Amino acid sequence: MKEDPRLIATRQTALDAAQRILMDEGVLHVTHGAVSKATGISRSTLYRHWPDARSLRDAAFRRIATPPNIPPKTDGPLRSDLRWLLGVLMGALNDTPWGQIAPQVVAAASNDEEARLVITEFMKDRFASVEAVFAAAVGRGEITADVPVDQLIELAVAAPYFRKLIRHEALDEDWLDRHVDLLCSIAKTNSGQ
Amino acid sequence: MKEDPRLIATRQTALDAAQRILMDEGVLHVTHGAVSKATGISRSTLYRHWPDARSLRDAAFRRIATPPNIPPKTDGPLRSDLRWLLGVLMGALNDTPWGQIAPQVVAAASNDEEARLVITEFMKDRFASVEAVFAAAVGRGEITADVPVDQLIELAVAAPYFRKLIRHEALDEDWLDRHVDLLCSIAKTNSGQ
DNA sequence: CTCCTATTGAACATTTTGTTGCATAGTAGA
DNA sequence: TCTACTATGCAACAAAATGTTCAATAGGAG
Repeated sequence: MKEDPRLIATRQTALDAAQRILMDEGVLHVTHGAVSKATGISRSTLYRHWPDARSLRDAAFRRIATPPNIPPKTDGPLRSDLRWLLGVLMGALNDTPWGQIAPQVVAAASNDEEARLVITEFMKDRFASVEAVFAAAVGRGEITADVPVDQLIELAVAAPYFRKLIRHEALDEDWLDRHVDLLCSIAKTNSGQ
Repeated sequence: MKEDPRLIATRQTALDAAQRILMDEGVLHVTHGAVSKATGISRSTLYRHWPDARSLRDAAFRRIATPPNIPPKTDGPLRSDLRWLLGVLMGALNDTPWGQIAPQVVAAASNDEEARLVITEFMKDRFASVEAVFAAAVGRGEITADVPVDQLIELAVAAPYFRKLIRHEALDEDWLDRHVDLLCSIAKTNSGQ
């Protein structure tokens, strides 16, 4: 049995609005009242869908934080694969709502189990894609297995997030080039010792 | 002319409470009402000190985000200096309120100029202390000047913050040892090429 | 066409958020 | 100690936000 299309429509328009509010005004302003005013959906309906403010915010988090499917590129060379993958990741931070909403999720995660789940699942996915790139490089023999891959993955992802979310510095092609260069040089010089 | 001690006392107890609320319940719950209930200070007094909710939160941010004075250690060797400095930094993230409050400041910075100032100033201070360590190593001739120091500094600080604030992974001595080892190996192998 | 269900709008109580005026009490200076 | 000053407390208040309930309506499924 299919779900009532009205339910789906309400959820979608409501969460769309919630997401926009989240970006423009911050998590503080994501309330049933604000979403109602933004969408025309009556408050009573919103309360039926999300009983309290937290579940509404969590739903908005979940909606935006589903990792996009990144087309994998692991055919080498390492520098090229890494450049491609981190370029996509950087683009998501720069040009999608995720870049603006991630900080709110990070903050909410301090005292909201659901938000914490959202962010850790998201990061697990990101890490997996970076790991695939390194694993392929090891498989090709481009780097050896004794490279500290886990640390490299963490640095690879940490840098752009730190730069964007915490320092509010630009994430541009130039920076990314240098970042990838450094990562590769670490991988190469630690390889085969 | 000295300031009225009542002003000082009120500010202090109020911000103490605000900070505790910030840690325990999140920025959402830092309100005049909550602080009043927690301290016994009347709401009208709190409103006199901080006209709106934002200035109250900003004041709490400022209070906790003043960088502690880290006793400098730049007498080498690089690994030892770095281990010491990042150990202090890691300790602050693990064992002081800053570790719990930083995420809230990060989130607020998305749409609050004051919060952004707080966090960027804080980071500028952190970066400066790491830079001093590398500069000293260059001065001693332990590494050469063509090491990409700026990138190393960013990685050095980004990793613990990312790990703690975003991934909610443990920051322990063991992890720090490996982190410092990797940083040093980058510095050494990139040195003098 | 009919049954089922989601939405709406209004009314309502409750809580939170700001504001104001005045009495009280603590502070500084003569 | 006396006086002028000012921060606080308190109560009363208006305004807005937050939840809750219910009957009427409109949309979807068979």
